[in-house]
Amino acid sequence: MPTKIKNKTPIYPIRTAAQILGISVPTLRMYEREGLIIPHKTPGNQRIYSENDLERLRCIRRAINKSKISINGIKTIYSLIPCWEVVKCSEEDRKVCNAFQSHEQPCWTFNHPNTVCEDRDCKECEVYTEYSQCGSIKELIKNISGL
Amino acid sequence: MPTKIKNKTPIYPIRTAAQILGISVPTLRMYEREGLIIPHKTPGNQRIYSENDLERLRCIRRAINKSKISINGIKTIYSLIPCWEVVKCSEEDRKVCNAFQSHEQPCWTFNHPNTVCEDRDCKECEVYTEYSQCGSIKELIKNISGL
DNA sequence: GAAAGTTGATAGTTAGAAATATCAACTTTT
DNA sequence: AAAAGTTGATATTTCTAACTATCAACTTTC
Repeated sequence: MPTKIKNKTPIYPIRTAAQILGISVPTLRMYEREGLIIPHKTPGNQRIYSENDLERLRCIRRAINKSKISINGIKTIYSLIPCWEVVKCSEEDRKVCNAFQSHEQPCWTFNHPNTVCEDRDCKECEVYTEYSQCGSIKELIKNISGL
Repeated sequence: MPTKIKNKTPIYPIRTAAQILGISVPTLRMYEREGLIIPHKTPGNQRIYSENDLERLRCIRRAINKSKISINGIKTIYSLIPCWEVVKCSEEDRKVCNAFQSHEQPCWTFNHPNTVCEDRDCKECEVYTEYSQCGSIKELIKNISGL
């Protein structure tokens, strides 16, 4: 799928991304610090954003500016994503998983020692890429209840 | 259960409730306008709060002041409660239910014409009384996924 | 039936979250 | 190797959501 690959490819350095979105560079860094987004990094630790990242950021900006949801509110909402169903982790995994317990931080802001997630890169995980996009969270909750 | 009945009994007029919580009367009215709480009313339309109402309001205040979640954030979080599983509404009900679609407002802020909820009083509904208390929402999502 | 309290509405205040500016040290580009 | 851009950190500004004050009309209390 060429389109998908294209959208996932990191191409924009931080200033370019900021200009496209109409915000400042420190704001983009703040969103990352808060765990709302995980940009790619160069070997020298510089951030690079993909089209998908921009789409995600537009969604975040709409939540903040239009829907008037605070950053901590967004984090709490992300923490409600039923990641355990998406990654199909075991009963034992759930017992020891900090993300499973949290209702303050998104799962991808945690380490996941001794779980199915421990060696996975969260920014490639479906929970992050698919289910934390605008409006998709309630749909996911509907789907898991319909199993 | 005498304790439960006691906790549900509306006893505090608005000024008393405000004093207990350390906030102003207009603030309490605002929370109601936003759909965060549904106090009982006298025949003359004056608000009366129960112990349960105060507990609920303490939870809301903690979310706002300690967790720094905005009111619109709380509303969005409430809208994610899987009410359809709690009230066990039908496929047909879900199709026509505004609450089922919304991800902005809690279900109890909607009318529910042509659904199992249409004649129910939302402030007596389990979705409102049980599952919108602090920290219980993620637990509910966990439970419905474990069915 | 008078005093005390409440109603919804509007206007005004304020605390602090969100965003920005600026910095010396580092990375990338040409 | 010089110029342009980025890093994390700290200090500062902006803006508005959250809260409060005040009102005439209504309800409750004693």
